[in-house]
Amino acid sequence: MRELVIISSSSSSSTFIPPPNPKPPHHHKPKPYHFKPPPPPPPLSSSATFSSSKSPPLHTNLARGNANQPNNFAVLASQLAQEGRFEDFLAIAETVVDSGVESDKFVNALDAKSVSVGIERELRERRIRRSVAFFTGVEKLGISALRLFSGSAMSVLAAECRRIAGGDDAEEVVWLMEILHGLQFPLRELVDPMDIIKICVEKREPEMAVRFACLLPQAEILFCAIICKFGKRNDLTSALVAFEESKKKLSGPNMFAYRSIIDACGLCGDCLKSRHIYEELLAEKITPNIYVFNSLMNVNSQDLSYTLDVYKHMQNVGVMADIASYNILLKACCLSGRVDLAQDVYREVKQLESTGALKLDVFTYSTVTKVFADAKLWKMALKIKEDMLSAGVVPNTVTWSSLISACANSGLVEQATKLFEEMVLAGCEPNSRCCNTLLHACVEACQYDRAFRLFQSWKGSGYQETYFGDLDGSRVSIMAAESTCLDSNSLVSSYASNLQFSKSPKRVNFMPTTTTYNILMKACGTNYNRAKALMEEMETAGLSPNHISWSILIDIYGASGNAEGAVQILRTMCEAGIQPDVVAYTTAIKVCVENKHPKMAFSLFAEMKGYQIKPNLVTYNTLLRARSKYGSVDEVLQCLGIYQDMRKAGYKSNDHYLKELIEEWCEGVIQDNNRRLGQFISRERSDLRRPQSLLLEKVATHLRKSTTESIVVDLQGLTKVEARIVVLAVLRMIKENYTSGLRIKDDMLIILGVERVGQDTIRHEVEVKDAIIKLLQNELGLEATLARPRAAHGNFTQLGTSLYPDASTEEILARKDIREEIEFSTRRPASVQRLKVTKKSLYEWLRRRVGTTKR
DNA sequence: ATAGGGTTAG
Repeated sequence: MRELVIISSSSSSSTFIPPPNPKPPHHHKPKPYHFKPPPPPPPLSSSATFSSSKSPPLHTNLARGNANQPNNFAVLASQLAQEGRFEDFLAIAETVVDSGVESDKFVNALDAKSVSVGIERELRERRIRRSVAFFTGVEKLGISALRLFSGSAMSVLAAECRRIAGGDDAEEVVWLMEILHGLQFPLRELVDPMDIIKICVEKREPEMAVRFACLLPQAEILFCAIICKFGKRNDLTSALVAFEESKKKLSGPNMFAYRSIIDACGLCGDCLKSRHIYEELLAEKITPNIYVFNSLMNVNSQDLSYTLDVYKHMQNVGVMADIASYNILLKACCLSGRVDLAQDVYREVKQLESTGALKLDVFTYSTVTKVFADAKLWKMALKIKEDMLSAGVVPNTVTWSSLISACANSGLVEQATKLFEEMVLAGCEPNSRCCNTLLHACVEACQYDRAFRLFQSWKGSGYQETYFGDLDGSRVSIMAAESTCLDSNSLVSSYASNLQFSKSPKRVNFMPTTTTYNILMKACGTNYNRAKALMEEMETAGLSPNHISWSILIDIYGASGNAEGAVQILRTMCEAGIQPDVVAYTTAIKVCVENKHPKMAFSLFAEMKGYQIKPNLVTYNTLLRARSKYGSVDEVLQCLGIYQDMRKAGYKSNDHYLKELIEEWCEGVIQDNNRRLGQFISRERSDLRRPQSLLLEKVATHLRKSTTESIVVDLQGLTKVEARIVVLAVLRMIKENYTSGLRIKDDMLIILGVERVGQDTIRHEVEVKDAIIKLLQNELGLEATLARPRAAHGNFTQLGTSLYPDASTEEILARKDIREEIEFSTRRPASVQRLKVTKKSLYEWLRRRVGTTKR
């Protein structure tokens, strides 16, 4: 026994080596303990330790006749463990077990209490690795480690697990959990599984999270929780990894997991990914369940047609839509502003309700109310309220908010106030959002003072809530009197004071949020100092201004005519650590445009593109308004550039501002004449809905070409007004070039169209021809001659020479635009209508114009 | 572990 002590003390420190640190630097992968628990330290299980020692091996002691006393060995081993000498404990245990003589007796005689004391000390002194090595060593000998744990040791282990779980090393935690699981420790008693998962999510370790989940019986549910948590953390990449990992662990498709990952796609704003996952299911011939369908529709509700397609497919495969499906369809209608469709869905769902197939719920009514609120159909919204009440569905705060919002959007403060009162009387407590909606109603109706008074009264009541009981009577009556003065006919303003009178004070849920302050900032009108003060107040209230706050402030500066100040706020915003977004830039651009700083507007636009901030339709339209007065050709070209950029970005514009700009710019060539283009436009209504991109492209092409080349203006396919614009644009170009010293090379040719006998288009083409001749001759005094129509048969050079009598065949064929023109014409046996304006005539016109402007 | 509400830019 003494010898043993000596042996162990000499070998303990050198042979009992904890497993290597499983904590590699985070960037270093693969990690040594990624998949396997560390191997138990080899010296422990090796008898070499003992054979190399000075004392006789333990088994000789056993052989000497002590073997018939396994209890003694058990007592001894237990004592050693209690002292923390695990190596010696294991040495004895190993020898006994190896000898095979009555090892069961030995094991049974081990004293869990004593062993636990030793383990507890190890754990308390944070020697978790040493303890783990002990557990594994014990287990290797066929002794259940769990058996050696007393209740108190278990609770110390649990505390230690919780401590590690409270740390920040996901890998270490999962490693430990896997070992304990392998040793059949009850993990759920040691830790809260969600705590471990939270760490893995925090550390963005999806594989770790899944590995851990696999240790627990409810793994499938935990997989979903993991996917959802990553989704909520806006980490779709990790959510997808967790999803794929969990698929590997499962035998069949898990609809919960599919729904979770689809929801995660929605949370992370990647609805295309959700579609891929859905397609993956379809490809594997798996029919999704109603939850998967609903989630998919919900995530894609921004895209009404896709949502409807999914809905149809769902019906085709025989999955019954539930009320949630219809609510999502309504949401999709709401987002796309399709009131008509929403009404259809509403009717259908009511029909289904009458047959008992389903029941409309508070979501249905709230969503339909929102549809009407957004469309400013407040009466319809109120009608939904009646429907709801008669169906016995109780409106909740959200429903009331939508109703108030319906009135707010229509600028009906009184109506909104009434609804608010009704809500309070119905026992529905307004929350901050609901209060914000009412404040918004005041702002929409420009009742700014009212908004501020409401805010003050609510804020007051909110702060009083903790010490209602201490208020003395006089104070209460003063406050009540103040409230009634504010709005004598309104319950709203006295809402707070009513609460103060009641014996048990109700909780006032109004806590101003950033949105509250944003709305109030809007209520500052053009008073930017007040808005700025509100923003400071917001910060002292512990709230932080967001993008919207800054955008509103920029807008207020602009509204007060202070464009420089507005741009300065944009800079301050950056300094405050908020990167301006599209809206902030667009607001600043708007301010510049409205305050006649087009150059600044364009430079802000360039700046935002430099920061990779994608302009949206509003940005483009705002910017295109910048040049409302015709300027230089460069400015028009700049606008055309914006326009083309816009189309490249996939926006279909109505081209309104640009067309206006070009018209104005073009009309500049005849500004002395008392003609008004407006008259022309109003006369031509039929083509108003036609996309004008053809016109704009043509103008752009001509403006980029030099007028020193031969000028051929193709008016085919254009309306009367468009043809006029193109011709004027070319003339304006010629004029600007002439002013800067460039000469005209050739006569100008205008292709009117290809005459096709017996077609309806003729009348229109004649109209264009007449309008252009009138423009050239009457308005501009140019000499325009109608070239005799020529047959355009398959002979290239024939048409070419007809367009360019002086040019050689090679010259004609070298020009792509002419080649295309010829090819186009050759397809039809028709004659080309052309107008010619001679070089001479153009020069006369130019001198006349220049002379006029000089006067 | 699903579905609904308020604020910003034309």
